[in-house]
Amino acid sequence: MMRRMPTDLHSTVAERLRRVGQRYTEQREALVAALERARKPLSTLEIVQARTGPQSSVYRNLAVLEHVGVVRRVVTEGEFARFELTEELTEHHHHLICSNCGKVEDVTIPTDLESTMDRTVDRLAKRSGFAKVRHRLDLIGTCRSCA
Amino acid sequence: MMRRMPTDLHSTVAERLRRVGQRYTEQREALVAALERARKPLSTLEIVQARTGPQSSVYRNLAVLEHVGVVRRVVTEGEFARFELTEELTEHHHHLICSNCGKVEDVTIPTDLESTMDRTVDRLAKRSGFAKVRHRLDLIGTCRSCA
DNA sequence: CTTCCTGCAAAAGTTTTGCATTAAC
DNA sequence: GTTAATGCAAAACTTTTGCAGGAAG
Repeated sequence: MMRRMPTDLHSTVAERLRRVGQRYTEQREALVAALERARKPLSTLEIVQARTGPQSSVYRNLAVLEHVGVVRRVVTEGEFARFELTEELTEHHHHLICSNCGKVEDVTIPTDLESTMDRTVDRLAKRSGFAKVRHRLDLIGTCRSCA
Repeated sequence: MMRRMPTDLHSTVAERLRRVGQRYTEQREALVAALERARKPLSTLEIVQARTGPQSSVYRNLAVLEHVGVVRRVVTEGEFARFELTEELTEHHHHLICSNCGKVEDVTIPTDLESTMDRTVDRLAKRSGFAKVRHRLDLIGTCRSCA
């Protein structure tokens, strides 16, 4: 269980891109930086508004970064796609989602619950013939301002 | 913890619609029946192809049924929205999702893990000022045919 | 006879693509 | 120089809406 220092992030991303013959340009760096700053999943609109380039480039760069395992697509409730840095580059975490306004917060849960989940997930996975199964736990409710 | 008999389903839906002055038409019944038969979340395309009416009516009916708590929007990975019957009308369950081909299966997990999760979720929810928090646990991996 | 539902077609909103240009290696 | 990234505009795709006609209560 390794935690990565923030300084490592950009060189890790650069390395991953280089490995598949792609470049870590300013736009892509801005995109990764925006996701890092946010500490929560961002919508494509929010990413574009973070001055990460024109819409079409943002979509293309998200696709590339998703492909090399740097960002992952997170879907909440309806509306448009959201993206975050993958857990290898941050930490394993979960989402607390307001079903009314769509607000998303990152949360972590106690390690003992995590291990119980992991064990159970492994067992279920074997039974169903699925491989490399990870879990995704989201908490969905009503936030204070929507209550 | 109540399990509802299949026979109840349509009258329950009818009742809920009636309560808000809406009708349980043939199209809506076909839609609910399609979701019941599927035993997994269906995409809007799949629902339309299940002869539940023209696209526009399907979307409208899904909105109505979502509004009265009969169906819920489930989002998996990218692509288009998927819908399923709400857990009040079926049973609490989780999804086993193939990250490669997008296939989704319903699964249930041991009750002791469920209760551990519920307790933890309640605690986290209180701490964050969220109310009425439920959990959503998905298992994401590679299915046998994509391995 | 009033309210709701349907169906078509058109509009709106999100994401992808073509292509010429620019930048990185 | 060769390959990849950018930026614009146009296209594609999912979802929503307007409106006239039909069905349900």
